[in-house]
Formats: sequence, structure tokens, C-alpha cells
Amino acid sequence: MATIRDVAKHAGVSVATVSRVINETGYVHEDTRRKVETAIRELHYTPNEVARSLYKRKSRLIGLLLPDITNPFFPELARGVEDEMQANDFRIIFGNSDENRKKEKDYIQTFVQNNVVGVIASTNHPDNDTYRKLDIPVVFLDRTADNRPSVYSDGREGGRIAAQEMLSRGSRKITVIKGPKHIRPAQDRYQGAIDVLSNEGIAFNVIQTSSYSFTEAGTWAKELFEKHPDTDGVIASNDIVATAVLHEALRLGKKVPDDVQIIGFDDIPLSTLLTPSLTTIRQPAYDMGRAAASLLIQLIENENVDNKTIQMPVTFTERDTTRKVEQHG
Amino acid sequence: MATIRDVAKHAGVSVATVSRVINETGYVHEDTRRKVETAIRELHYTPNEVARSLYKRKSRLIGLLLPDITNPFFPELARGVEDEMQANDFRIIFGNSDENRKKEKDYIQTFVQNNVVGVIASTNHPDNDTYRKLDIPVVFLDRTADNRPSVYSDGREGGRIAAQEMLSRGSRKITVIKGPKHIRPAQDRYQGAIDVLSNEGIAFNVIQTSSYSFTEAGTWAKELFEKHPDTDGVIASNDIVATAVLHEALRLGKKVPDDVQIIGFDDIPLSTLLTPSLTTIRQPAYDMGRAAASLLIQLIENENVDNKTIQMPVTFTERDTTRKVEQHG
DNA sequence: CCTCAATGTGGAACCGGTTACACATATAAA
DNA sequence: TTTATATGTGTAACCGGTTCCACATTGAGG
Repeated sequence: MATIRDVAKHAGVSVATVSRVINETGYVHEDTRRKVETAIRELHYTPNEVARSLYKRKSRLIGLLLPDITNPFFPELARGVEDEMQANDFRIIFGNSDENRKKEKDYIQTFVQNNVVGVIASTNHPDNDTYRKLDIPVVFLDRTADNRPSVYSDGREGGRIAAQEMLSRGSRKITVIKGPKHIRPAQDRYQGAIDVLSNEGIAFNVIQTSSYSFTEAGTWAKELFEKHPDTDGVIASNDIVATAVLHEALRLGKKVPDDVQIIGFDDIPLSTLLTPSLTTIRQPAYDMGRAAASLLIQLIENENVDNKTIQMPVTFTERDTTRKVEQHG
Repeated sequence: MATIRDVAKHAGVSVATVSRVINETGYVHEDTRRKVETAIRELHYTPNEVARSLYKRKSRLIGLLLPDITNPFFPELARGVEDEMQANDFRIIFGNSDENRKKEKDYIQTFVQNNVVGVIASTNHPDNDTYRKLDIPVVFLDRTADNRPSVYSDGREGGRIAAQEMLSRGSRKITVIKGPKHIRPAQDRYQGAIDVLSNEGIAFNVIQTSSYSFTEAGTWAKELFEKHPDTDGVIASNDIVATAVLHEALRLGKKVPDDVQIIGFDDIPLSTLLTPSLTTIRQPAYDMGRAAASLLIQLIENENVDNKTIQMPVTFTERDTTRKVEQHG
């Protein structure tokens, strides 16, 4: 690998001049510029980002911390982040936290050790010192923390919508699947749903789950129909469990949506391809990723950001696991 | 952020000694060690990886390049890589290539600029100079290149198995979905399938697709049943299209597997949760990721590696989109 | 013709680590 | 007692960039 000194020698100038050419700073005579550019080309020189980063105490790297890329919601988010970052010449150091504080902390630390200029994190503990003490901008994604920069969608509202739509479509024996305790958005959704149910005076059952994993989802679906066989409406904590519930319902010979209606959450890409396709509360994951990246970049570049917390819309996405409701008025 | 000089001053020793303590190299008196360790703790010192990386010309970073994290097969792979790397204190710079050579090249370049010590790449052009000229180890994942380190599974064999199982279960009007031309494993699978079909003298139809995207998958499924409505067996190029085909078949009122059998490829996590659940040719994605990471680490650490190309088994994973075949013998 | 600002360039310090080397001391072997 | 070896520590160069500052040259304005 050629260094800046090689280029300087080859072009017959000083390293300072080469640096000026590369960074387009200060004065450089046109002829000199050309000489340097030729040398750069001939030596296939590319600047060493590490050396740069050391002096500037800033890299072109950002840290991205997500709970688990294996959950289909997160790749969408990640992809949004990546595309926006890529477009702005930032690269990503990536880690899965498994919603585990130690892993989180370790990752944040190595992010810092690698001079990242910003962090996007999906954490349940934004108020933790790990984040508070960071002196680089952090954007919380799919999570909120009051007044700290974040991009999220309103889980509570989503839960409410799910419950309302479920009710307006006639289900009365509703089972709500309560996502893992330590996952904030899961709890928000649950709260939103039971807000509405309680207000309307509708009794409901709850199935508590402890992870979002594919393998366990089936277990909870089984548990649901064993404990509450007369359920005629399921509000799931995300599309994975919703899919498992759908699978189990069909296995039991129930008709969906006639016997049981199901509403999921997230709108992962596969939801449309299920049969019947899954009605769900959509979060615009890809756009959320992009928005978070864009917000972080603004923060990094010290631009004045008026809107530090961006709430994205949740939308009821009607498909075939819910009954059609006749239009009136 | 405290630097090594701060620690040295605080402990009343030289930076060299601090460095020796941190890296456990050379001789350090027990008492000195303790003083230094105390100072490190008190100052919350963590070494700056960038400075390290600059001097050593080696970081603890590796580059991971995957086509598209949005395709559910890749998160499994990525997770395997991450877990293994994490366990060995390596971090990941991540990028999506979209199977696009320019993006690939750009990413590889920034990997190099950031002093990564190794690269794991899923590329269709392993023989490209981009990789040939790298002076750090590269492991190809989900792709082969003769004699270069790689972890993959035998797509051709997978295609053969799919075709055999399809035939042994009685389908005779088979449509093979041919994955995108530029994606090697897709072509291998296709070749494997038509090898068997041709050998057996079975006529078959082909649907050519040009991407693995969720949104387009539905289009090809529709095209399939429009062009070849009498199809009684579909060999899909991966589980995404298989899912779309299943969805479309059911929509058309076909019985699966009675009227149409479907075999997918990959065994993405959702396959079990479809109804009927998807029969597929499984690749052990997570294990492949781990294996690739483990191989790369060996290469990085200059260990003698006897087996540089690791072929993982493809296994016929029988579920409910294929008919049961009676056991004999 | 003189002055001053704009233009152009290079030397060297600096970022925060690692390590070669020099030097000192303690210990064991001869 | 001498010598070789193991142990312990510090100084300074180095990694490959960036940037401050000093210095030279040019041209415009007075």
C-alpha cells in the first residue's frame, strides 16, 4: 500500500501538499495539483482511514446496534440505515445485542474504541450511562427516550388500532399476546390494546411470551389455543407470533378469519405471502432506518436539528386474517 | 478519553510499561502491574483501537459483504458470522452489495482503508481482481472459488435432490424456477434439478426470474400458473419464491400438496410456519456463517488450515408441501 | 518603488498506541 | 568473584495521515 509520503516523493512535493490536494483544503497551484493527482493514480494510492481517524479523532464509521438481525423486522431497519449511510460515505460497524445489557455495553465500547462518529441503537435502556456518557451523537431506533434523538413508531397507538379494528370486526373473545417483558415496544403495543379493550369493557385473555424467536413462537401459539380454545380474535405482539398463531389455528381446523381473526405487528415482508395473508399494524421499517441514519448524520455534522424525535406512522394494513367490514356513510 | 500517557503519569511509570501490562507482553513486576491496573481502572482507560491499528497495520475488524440482508437467508448467515467473531473479539464492518460489482468494490476498498484483517464475502465474482489482489485473507461464503477458502453448500446436489424427491413423489409436470442469472448458487440449483429431470426423460417448464425480492416473487408465481396451469410440481429457486408459489397456488384453489407439490431452497426460519409448512432443501445457514468466521480467524492467525473449502450438507427437509411417500424395505 | 494581501509550499509536531533498544539490577552458574 | 542470564523499566522512533506555522513569491494599489 502506497502512503502519502510515497505519493509526495513521486510527485516531487511535500506530504502537506498532497494532503491539501486530497482534502481540497488550502492553496494548491493547478500544475501541482495535476502532478499530485497523476502520482495518486499511478501508485493506486488511497488514504489510510485509520491514520486519518487517529489524528482527527473521527472516523467515517458509525455503530449500529440491533437486538437480533434474525428477526425479519430488523433487516429492513438495517437496510434503511445502510443505504442512507452508504449514500453519505459512512460505513457501519454492526452488532447484535440480544437485548442483553452486557453485550450492548461491550459493543458500545468497541464502537468508541474505533472512533465511530455516531451510534444508532435499538435499546430498552436508553437512559443507561452507557448512552448518557457517550460524547458522540446517538439515535435510538425503534425505541424512544424523552428528548433524546430517536426514530420510532407509536406502539401504544398501534395497539389501540389493533384492538379497535378487532372489535369493529366482531371479535369478542380476544386473546392478547404480550411480548417479552423487557422489550419496550412490545409492552407499548400490549398497553395500547388493553387500554381499548378495558375501556370498552371487553374481557380478554393474555398469553405472556418471553422472546421473539421463531422456534418458540409455535409453542406460545399452542399454549394459546389450549388455554383459550374459544378465542375468536388474536392480537399478536409481532408478525412472527402472528404467523405461528395462524399456523396453529389452521392446523386445528379453525377458519381464519371466520372463526378466529388475527392481527400482527410490524408488517414483515413475508406477511403478504402467507395464506391467508396477514392483517397487521405496519411500521415503515425501511424508512425508519433511513430516517434514523439521516438524523444521525445531521447530528454528526452539527446541523441544527429542529426535530430530534421522529415518530413514524403506524398503519392498519388490512389483509385476509381479518373480516371485511362493510363500508357505510 | 484517557490516553496511555495519562495512565502512565497517574501510575508513575512509562507508557511502555503500561503497554506491557495491557498486552501482557515482556516483563512487568507484580507491584508495577498492580499500580498500572489501578490507574487504568481509576481513569476508565480503554486503549484506542485506532492508534493500535495504525501502528500494527492490523485491526480487530473484519469486513462482511452480503448481497442483501433483507433476504431472510442472509441474516442467519450474518448471525453465525457475528457470533463466532464476537466470541473471538473481532468486530464486523458490514455492507450489502446487491450483487453489484461496483458496490462490492467500493466496500472492499473501504474495508481495506479501515485495516480490516479479513473479509467474508458472498460474491459471484470471486476471481475478480478486487479479491485476487487483496493481501488479507478472504473467505467466500455461500459461494465457491476453486481452491480459495470458502464455505458453501452444494447447490447442484441440492437441485438434484429436489428433483429426485419431486419425482419419487409422483409429480410429472414439473416447473423449475430458475433464479437470477448472475447468482451462482441459483444456477447450480437449477442445473442440478434439470440434470435429473433430463436424465429421467421428464419434460419440464422453466420460469426465469431476475431477483430474489419479495415483491417480485408474487409476479413470477402468477406467471408460472398462467403459463403452465397444469403444473403439478414446482422446484423453486429459494424459499421466498416457493412461498409466493404456495400462496398463489392456494389462491387459485389448488390443493397443496395434492394438486401441486412445492419444494423450496434454503430453509428460512419462516418455512415451518407456513401452512402447509414448506418442504425445502435445507442449508445450515447459521452454521455456515460460523464456519466461515472460524475459517477466516484461522487464516488470520496464520494457523495451518488443512481444509480451506468447507462444503456443508444440503438436506431434504420434508414438510407438508410434498406428499408422503410410503416406506418400503 | 514600496507595502500588503493573496497565493503557494514545506517542515515538523501531533494523534495514541507499540516496540526496538539501551540500560539497570538480581540471580544463578562457573 | 566473575560472568551469563533473567527480570524490569524507560526513551524514542514509528505507523500514516492532518495541520499549524514559517517562509517565499506574486500582483495590486498607493
